[in-house]
Amino acid sequence: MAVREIPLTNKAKILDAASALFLEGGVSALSVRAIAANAGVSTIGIYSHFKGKDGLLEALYIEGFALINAAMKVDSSEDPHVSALAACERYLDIAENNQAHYQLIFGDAGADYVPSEAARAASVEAFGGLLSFASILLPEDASAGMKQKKALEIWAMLHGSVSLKRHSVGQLMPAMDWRGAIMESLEKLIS
Amino acid sequence: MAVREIPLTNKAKILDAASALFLEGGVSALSVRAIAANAGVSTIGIYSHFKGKDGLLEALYIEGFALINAAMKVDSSEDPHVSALAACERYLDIAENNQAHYQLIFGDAGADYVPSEAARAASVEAFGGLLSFASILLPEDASAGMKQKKALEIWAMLHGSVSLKRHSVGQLMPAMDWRGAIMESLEKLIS
DNA sequence: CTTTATGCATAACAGCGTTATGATGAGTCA
DNA sequence: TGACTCATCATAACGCTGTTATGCATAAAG
Repeated sequence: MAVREIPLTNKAKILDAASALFLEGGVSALSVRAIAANAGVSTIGIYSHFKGKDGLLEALYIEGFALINAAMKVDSSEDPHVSALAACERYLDIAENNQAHYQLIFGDAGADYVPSEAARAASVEAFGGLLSFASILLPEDASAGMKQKKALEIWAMLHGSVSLKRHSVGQLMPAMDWRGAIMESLEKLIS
Repeated sequence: MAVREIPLTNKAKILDAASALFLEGGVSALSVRAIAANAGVSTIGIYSHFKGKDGLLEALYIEGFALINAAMKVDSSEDPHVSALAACERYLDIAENNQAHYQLIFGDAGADYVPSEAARAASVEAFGGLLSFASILLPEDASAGMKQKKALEIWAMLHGSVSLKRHSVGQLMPAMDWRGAIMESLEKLIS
């Protein structure tokens, strides 16, 4: 018995095509013509359904932050130290395995995208995750300022290492166990 | 007595125009047409003298790394702790006051420039500076691997904080003394 | 049935970096 | 001195980019 497939709307086709191109080639693979060609439609749909290319980048940006947010979730019933280090490993895994998203968020690789208010809400949410992450590392009566400082500290180290490796420093130390070195530094900050 | 001025070569005009535009508007202000118009020549000179726009970006990239390198210079006759923290302050100052250069180096703001071998030599030199910086913080018999780790650690924190502030996190904590928080974290790594 | 709104393909626009074309001037050599 | 070569130059054109304009078709509302 043949099941009738619901035909994809053009909007869905465009979003699927954009995601596929993005995952394969990053932001620079996302020209409106390439997306439209891959979706089998004309470019005008990108403007009617997404208000232009930025609308697509918006969805991907929010997706990227959702990944980061998920990585930073910690379980407060676990040992704080172990839980925090595991979260850091997850963050580094995500940066490595989702490079297109990561680079979109941090303005890399030709991404001139400027996030809207709605997209900025994604960073607010991720930071909330980082704050609760920081909470488990501090005494219960720690101030909000202390939590923010700890969150910033960890995030700076995480992001700094990801970015340096990608840009100019990674190839300067080919023999270095990059992940090991960064995890050591994080351990200092976490204990 | 009128002193005869030596007329600028077109090459010099182009380089001056590019630098002025760059300092004012960053990489995205550097279109070949804008540069040529500002220099009062046609665009072809950019190709004959600099092999294209990338040649100009090359010069600016190297310049940016020279700034970083200069910041990381430490005087081994001074107190290592004080000297190191001062170098970190200088790095943060440079990142703040030379944003166009900083963003070019770290692939931001639409900079699709991929550094050539010659330009990469600039990062090698800067890293040499970071290694000697790391040396003063470690025992004299520290291995090269240890020095590299320390250098990476400090640089990750420095660069991470600069990049996070610029991208998505800076506005999440408007009340935070960003510089103070990062210097505290660096002090932990330095002691 | 008429009007309005939405979505669509296509063409055109203005910008981008780069290449092609033909002209000019300087330097070298016979 | 004349011919040849090379580098530089202005201009035009190329192929790409994101976006807007145009006209048509369809669906929904009154």
